[in-house]
Amino acid sequence: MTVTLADVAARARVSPATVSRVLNGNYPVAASTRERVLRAVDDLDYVLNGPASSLAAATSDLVGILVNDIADPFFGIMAGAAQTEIGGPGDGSGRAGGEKLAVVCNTGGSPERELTYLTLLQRQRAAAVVLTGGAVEDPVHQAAVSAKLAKLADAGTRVVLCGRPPLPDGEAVVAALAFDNRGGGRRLTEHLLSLGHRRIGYVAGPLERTTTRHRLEGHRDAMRAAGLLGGGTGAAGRPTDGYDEERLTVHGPYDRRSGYDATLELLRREPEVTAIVAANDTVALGACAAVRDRGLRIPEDISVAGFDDLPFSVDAVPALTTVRLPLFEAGARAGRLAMGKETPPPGGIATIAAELMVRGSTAPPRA
Amino acid sequence: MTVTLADVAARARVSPATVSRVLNGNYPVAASTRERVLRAVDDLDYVLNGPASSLAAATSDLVGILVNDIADPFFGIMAGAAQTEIGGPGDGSGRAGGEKLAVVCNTGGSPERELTYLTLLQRQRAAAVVLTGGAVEDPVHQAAVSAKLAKLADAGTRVVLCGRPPLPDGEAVVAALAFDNRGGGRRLTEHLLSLGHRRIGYVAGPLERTTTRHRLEGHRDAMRAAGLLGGGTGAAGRPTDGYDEERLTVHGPYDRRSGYDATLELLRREPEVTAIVAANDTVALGACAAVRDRGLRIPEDISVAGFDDLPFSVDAVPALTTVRLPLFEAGARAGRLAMGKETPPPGGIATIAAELMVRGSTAPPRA
DNA sequence: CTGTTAGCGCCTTCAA
DNA sequence: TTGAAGGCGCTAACAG
Repeated sequence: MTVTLADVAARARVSPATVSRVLNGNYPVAASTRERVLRAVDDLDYVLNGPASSLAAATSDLVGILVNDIADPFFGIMAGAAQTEIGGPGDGSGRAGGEKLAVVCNTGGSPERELTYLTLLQRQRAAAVVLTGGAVEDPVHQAAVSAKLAKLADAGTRVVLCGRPPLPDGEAVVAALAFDNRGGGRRLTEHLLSLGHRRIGYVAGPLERTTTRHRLEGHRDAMRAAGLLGGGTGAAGRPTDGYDEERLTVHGPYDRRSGYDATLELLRREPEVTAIVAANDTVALGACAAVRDRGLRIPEDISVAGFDDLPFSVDAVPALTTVRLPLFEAGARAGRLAMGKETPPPGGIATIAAELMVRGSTAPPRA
Repeated sequence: MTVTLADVAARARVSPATVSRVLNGNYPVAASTRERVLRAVDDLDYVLNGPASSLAAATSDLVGILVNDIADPFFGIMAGAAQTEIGGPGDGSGRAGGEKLAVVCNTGGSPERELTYLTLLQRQRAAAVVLTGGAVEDPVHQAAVSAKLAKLADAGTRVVLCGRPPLPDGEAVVAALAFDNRGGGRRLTEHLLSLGHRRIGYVAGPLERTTTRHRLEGHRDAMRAAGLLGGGTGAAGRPTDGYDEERLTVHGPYDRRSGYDATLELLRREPEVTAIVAANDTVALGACAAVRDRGLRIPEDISVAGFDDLPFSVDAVPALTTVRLPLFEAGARAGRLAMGKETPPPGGIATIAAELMVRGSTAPPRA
């Protein structure tokens, strides 16, 4: 019923080995023979048996791209860019030669699902894995992920991190491309401070996420440098949490709803707030809605800022002040690194700059 | 080096077949034996060899979800929902039992890549394939896709269409869930007409896409019913294109840039336009920006409407009048159908209703 | 309930 | 440049 390599070989009057060789293009084959084989392939409408081939070769053409939320363009842009580099242009024949199957896996931000996907990819003997976006900081989970990645690397899978901080023991990883979330967060808040804001509310992402923590730390660095935070140092050498620090920060998921609710909460806690910094642009959109629903104007009454500079941010009204992350470029680079098409940065680690984008949603506070 | 089933069997003092049975859970195994095997698996940190297993079983646990644009939440929402239904909740152990590997493939709207992905999935002996979003109407490509899907179905792959019209010969497909784009488009324009609009510009999607065509047809149906279009019939029985019809329609990709540019063009062609209907919400956002940049107010000077009701649409200023598509529900249902967890609709075809959402971006035209 | 026995379809030395 | 042969690791009948 189903056509096999042997059928093609028979029709082309060559041995199965020869057919395999022309299909994989790894060995020299006479042009005339190759021609004949290719014709037989087309005639028979032959499609390689992936599992059989992967079993024999001990490697597959599957490349996994893990994302935290596939409905969020933040991840979609990176994943799409990576896929473009990995999948190659395709030859338009639909014949699918030696191409990789670049594939995105949605963890939904769940550590369990992340591990499950890694195991599934390991099981498939994936050629490469790209992990995008912030990591969960639970030590148990981090250890599990590290161990899993080590095993993957051990089995020949190339592992690349994109928009995620390097592993403690980075040996397992081809490269880690980390966004400068901290620097971006700091510059954003510095911008607000320079406009004259002093009471700034912060709508943070979920707890225990590297992205959340780094952006928040950048914000607090700036606040502290301006003398607006209790700058004391606690027992473990970590800054003590000042009163305002806690009171002016609300955590929640990276979605608009969270931005809306958290902003209402901030406004309740501290009506004198003159600016709201959101964990990302989507959250900022929700924050804007909340501000407006409270009868306040942006930026006259309250400034609002986001992070990421997603495509829609420039269309917000007023256009959103935010921090641009080169998502597409980073994703593409991660894809190339995963394919070995690009040499890894020194030490396997690169920090990707974040650029402040000042637009209409921020302005000096009212006098 | 790498642990195999035989190693586990040896350690558990059973035959390889028994190990296979407990891992797949398809055959009865004594509880004590199972226990022993599972312990051996954990001790050895064994991971099933997917390719070998797929080869022997002639089927894999891979499920492909094809999307036109992974950076567009329209697809992300559907794909995420489908993945949730397919991947199952996971057991939290990261051990990855009999779970499916739900995976999304980004065609970028390219017919070639769509075919390539289908071939790759066929090569992997995918358990199921879900095709989301509008199809390209080129007959050659459609025939190629149909043929490919027939072959997939033939090999036991379950094929489901989600947000895509049924195939001409629907035999290959488990189920087709089609959005009522035409009805939604019609009702949206009827809403505008009822407000008193007469000169309505239309920013359409790319040519040759079913989604584009159906939405546009709905719009024109409404216009024609209102006597606003040359309702003549041409040689081939197709409606002749009236002057306004052509002049008030501009095609472009489904992105904000296209909405921006097309709206400027429409405003140039016909300054008397009082409403703009966009192909989708993203395009509508660009349209809003263009309208404002021209110094016009929404909705006082010009009404703007979108399609899809993506999450950000309610946060636009003013909130976007649009047509809601139950993307999450549709994606989840497609996922269930792909897994055989839900019985297909009668005839394998279901039309999913589109709901008009009237919000602040539309109002009566100026007197 | 469990072991034995054949392959699944392909890649890859090794020879020719 | 090509053919022959063995085995990749697992599953699926059959027996028992």
